[in-house]
Amino acid sequence: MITFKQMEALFWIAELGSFAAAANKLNTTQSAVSKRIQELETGFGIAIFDRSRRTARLTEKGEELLLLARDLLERRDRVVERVSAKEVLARRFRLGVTELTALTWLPALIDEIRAHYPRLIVEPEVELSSVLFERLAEDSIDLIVTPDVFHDARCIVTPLKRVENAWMCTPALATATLGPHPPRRLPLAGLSAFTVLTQGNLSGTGVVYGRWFRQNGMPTVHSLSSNNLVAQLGLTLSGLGITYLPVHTLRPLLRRNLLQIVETDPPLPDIPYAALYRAEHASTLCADVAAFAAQRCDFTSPLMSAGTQTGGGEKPGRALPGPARGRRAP
Amino acid sequence: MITFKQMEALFWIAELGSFAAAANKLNTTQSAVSKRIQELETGFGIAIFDRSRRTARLTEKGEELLLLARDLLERRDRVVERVSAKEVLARRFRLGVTELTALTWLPALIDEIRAHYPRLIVEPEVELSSVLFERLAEDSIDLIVTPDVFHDARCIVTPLKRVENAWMCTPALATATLGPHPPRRLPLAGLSAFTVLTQGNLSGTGVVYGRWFRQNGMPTVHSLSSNNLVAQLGLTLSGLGITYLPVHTLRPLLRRNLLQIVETDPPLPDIPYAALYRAEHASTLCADVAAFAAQRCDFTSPLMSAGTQTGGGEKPGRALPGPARGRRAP
DNA sequence: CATTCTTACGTACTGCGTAAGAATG
DNA sequence: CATTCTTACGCAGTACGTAAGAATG
Repeated sequence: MITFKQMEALFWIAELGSFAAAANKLNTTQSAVSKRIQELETGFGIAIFDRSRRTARLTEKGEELLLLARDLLERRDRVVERVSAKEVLARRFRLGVTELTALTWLPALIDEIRAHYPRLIVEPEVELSSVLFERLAEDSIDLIVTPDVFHDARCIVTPLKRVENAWMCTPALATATLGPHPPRRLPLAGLSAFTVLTQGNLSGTGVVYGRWFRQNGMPTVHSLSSNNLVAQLGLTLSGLGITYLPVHTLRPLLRRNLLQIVETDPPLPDIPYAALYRAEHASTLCADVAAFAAQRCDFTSPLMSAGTQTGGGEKPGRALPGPARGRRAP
Repeated sequence: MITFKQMEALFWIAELGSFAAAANKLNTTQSAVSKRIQELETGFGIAIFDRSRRTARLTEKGEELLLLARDLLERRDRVVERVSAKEVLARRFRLGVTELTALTWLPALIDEIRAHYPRLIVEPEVELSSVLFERLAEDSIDLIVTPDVFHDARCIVTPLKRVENAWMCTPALATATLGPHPPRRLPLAGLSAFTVLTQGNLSGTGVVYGRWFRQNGMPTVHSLSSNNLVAQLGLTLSGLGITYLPVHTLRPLLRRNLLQIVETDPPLPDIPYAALYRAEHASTLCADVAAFAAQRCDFTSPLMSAGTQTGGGEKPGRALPGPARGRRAP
């Protein structure tokens, strides 16, 4: 009597505000959607929508049913996910990462995921940590990999590697600023001799280090703030100033003397990375991906070896939302 | 992709042990059931049944899915019940009562239910309280009306009227046993002069009074025990002994001097009745029926007015499990 | 060899799409 | 009058039933 299709129709009408939009979303026609709702209404003997106006407005009973339908659909999805063989689990998986991950081991992670879940459509998104956290909180993303800055109790946190950062600039700038006989370890205050490039407090690393700077009495220096790691790197390579950058990732550039490390006293603390997903999803899928992340996490970058071209981190083409399942017009 | 029909197939196969039985239950053919399962299996990419033997055995994944399917079906039912207009809510409602209720206000209760839920198929069952409790605990009955003897925390208890009982026997027996000038109030011990008919401890009233007898030092007297109220009444009317019987119900027989009350000191306590249903069902339906019960509860009996014919309490014919919905062979 | 599930095949019916209709702002 | 939902109607594809096949105990 009652079917998932009917509930999906209800859900998407409520979500998108019109029968037409829902029909489009469900790859079917307004007519079909209308009838699914009518089936529900006659089946339950209630009015779900108030048709006195042109716009679709839920009745009170309709609102109640919507909540229940949403729950039922959600549970169905969870059942599908829990019980599906990995080889056939076809769904979107929205994976959020920060730039550093995008530049380094994101391809490896996606490979790993696709090896285990070949039908999964992985949609990576590169954003600042703060944005990723928001997206996770509002449930518009499934799993994120970011610096482990905030802890939300409703998240399951899988610790990954720690990222070792160091202050870096061009050798020329170092010599020009510190002279030919620089101290073995520069006190933090000594950094004020440089133009310091930092990351804003929208970035997890920026937040951690901003806090640390304050705790360690680092003076607020003449600094530029950027939210883009690649831009930051480019500015640094051009000799504009000094920045904290991930050591392992930039090892090739250090080797080729395009950059050099300026050791400080105290040295920068490491940034712990973690994979996070919402606890209430409690899905094997998320847990598995987190495990893959723990396994493949590696902030060394093959990209860097090829020269100063650091234009990685491009998003793969977003997969289409599945072939039309209905009998759509050709 | 995944449908309720498929899950129902799975559920009933597990429940009944074979594809054929499930098909029968679902008003369809083995073939159809088999295919519904196959759809699930290919859809999920898993094996649900182990076909190496002839008998249908669930695989591990199958067991997991069964649990999830059961939950989903249960939730669907709850949605249907919650949101359905009362006029269209068609389901079975198994109502358990004791004999006393069956003899008195059960018809009034059923009328009330049917007035509010015209499509509901009410299936009354008359059993001893202990059986009713069991049935409620094992969830094979929806709501029971019994003496309020046991309290299970998982039940929602709606108190109803209290039943006033008194010791009764034929006037002839009273005179023969107590003489022409009986005491106004017979001490409990005085009952040992009679053959005492009691109800066994499978009956709620029997349990309450058994307890009370022990507390009030009533001697274990020469007694007969019966679990059938009508039989008890018949034996009493034939002058065999003395019994506790509901005063209001038997008022007509008392008026016509077929029975008389033997007042005791102390008098029998009242028996509180209650409607009980499982808390986890939390259904409007059960709550409504309990409210109807509270409203219509009335232990006076129109049956008794017609003479000694007390052959009420017959179960109405059990309704058929709905007309075939599928396309069954004619 | 009886029972239980699967497979094959033709069919019936549900539910879909097209297109026209009604109602609203 | 454009937009939004409903209705009518014919069609298509799914899912069903029959009946035969395979496998098990």
